[in-house]
Amino acid sequence: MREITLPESGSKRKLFDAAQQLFADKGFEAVSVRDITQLANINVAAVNYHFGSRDALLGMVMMRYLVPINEERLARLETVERKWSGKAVPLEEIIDAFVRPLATQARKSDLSERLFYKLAGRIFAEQGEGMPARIEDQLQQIIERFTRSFAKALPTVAMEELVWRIHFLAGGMIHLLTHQDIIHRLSNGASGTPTMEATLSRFIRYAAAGLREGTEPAEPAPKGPQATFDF
Amino acid sequence: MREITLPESGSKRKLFDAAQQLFADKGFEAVSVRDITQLANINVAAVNYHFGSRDALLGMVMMRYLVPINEERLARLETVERKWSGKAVPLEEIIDAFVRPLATQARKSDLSERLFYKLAGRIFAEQGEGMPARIEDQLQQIIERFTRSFAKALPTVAMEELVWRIHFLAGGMIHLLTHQDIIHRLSNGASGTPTMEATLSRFIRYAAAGLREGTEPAEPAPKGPQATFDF
DNA sequence: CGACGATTGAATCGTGCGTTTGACATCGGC
DNA sequence: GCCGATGTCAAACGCACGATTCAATCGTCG
Repeated sequence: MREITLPESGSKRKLFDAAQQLFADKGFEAVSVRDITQLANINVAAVNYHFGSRDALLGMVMMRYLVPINEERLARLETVERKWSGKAVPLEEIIDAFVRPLATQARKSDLSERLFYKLAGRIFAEQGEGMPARIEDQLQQIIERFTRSFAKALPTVAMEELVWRIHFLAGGMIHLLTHQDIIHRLSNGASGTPTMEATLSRFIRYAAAGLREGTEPAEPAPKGPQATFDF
Repeated sequence: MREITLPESGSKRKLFDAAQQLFADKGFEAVSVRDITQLANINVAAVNYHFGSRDALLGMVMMRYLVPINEERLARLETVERKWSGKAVPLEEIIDAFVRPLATQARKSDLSERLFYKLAGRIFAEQGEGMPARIEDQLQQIIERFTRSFAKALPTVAMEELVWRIHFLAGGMIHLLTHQDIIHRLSNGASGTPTMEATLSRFIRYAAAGLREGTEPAEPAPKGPQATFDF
């Protein structure tokens, strides 16, 4: 797991700060080296001097945020699993370990919360579309680890079903990160302006219910139209 | 609602076909006019001659798929609401009206199913990031209409809560569309290779449970960690 | 001070982009 | 048989991009 170290000041740091800000705001493709150097008030050549290439800088920005988020996810997951030592971990706590690090890392970062979430969302959203290998490795590792934990918590859900449900969960989280601001406009403000903490709690509850669907003996069988389920 | 008409053959049609294929496969930003004309084996100038600009062609491709999907969504929603005439519509049927048109329109389109879903996913995913106004209008209209219907079906869920849950639902659907192929690699094949119909049914069930969370009197109260819910 | 590696700066490279131009072909209607 | 409308084509335009060059400057240590 590559360490990302940065000087506390100097033009390299200024470039990195400008880059992460712009990447978060406009998207990875939409930001040019000249945009970055202009915002940082530094000569164009500096990006290639300090980082080697635009792509290397981009990869560095991604790892800078992806790594701590994923480390905290794994740490939290191990904490709750240890807490329930062998017994089935409540779904909500697994999902919490998956999404809560977004909020805690956002507070730690030097980006504004809004930009941090956008940046994180973009990183997760663009998985598999020509991303560097080490970015994809990060995600693969996390998915595997959490899938194992979910499988233990939901022993009656078929693996194939579970994989898809985790996929739906991830999609909801990514959409939440990337489109947090848009939902306001689209809902005419009916979404309110909750903190991310509150929204994550909503999300955990929603996703837990979806993952758990069909495993509660008390629950009446829902009837979808042409929906045929295989368990 | 703008009509999108195309000749059945000729270079204009060839360009459009090449464009939609490439946009679906590589993404809207990653495809150049030269890529399109090269695939269609037609001179570069033809794009601007027939469509006015690259952006106009892009908008045409988007509307071409967005409009029929949304029309079918609204038609299906009205059908189920009429069927239940005033009574509460089962959640699953509303969600079905929202997602099922993707599969039916995919079958009608001249794109391969895989590319159709990718294209649709990209259109929905990039909402609000500098999209043309008439694309955003399309989505706003759909969201409003379905939110009203969901609100009737879930009278005990607070509006603010509901808006977020619909947001989570949309995110899951978009992720499903855009990353359908990636999930295979990430899950080491544990996802199987179900048809989109089957996956949509899974999704409906997952999303319905999430939307309904907290409204089933039989359901035991879930306990999340620092999760504080406001109802 | 002087030397030397690290850093900066202006200018420039080659490339690919969306778009435009103007010459040329095709063809139905008077 | 000519005309204008409709397409097609090679070529070029102006621009922005990532990257590179090379001289100038800085900071530090002998």
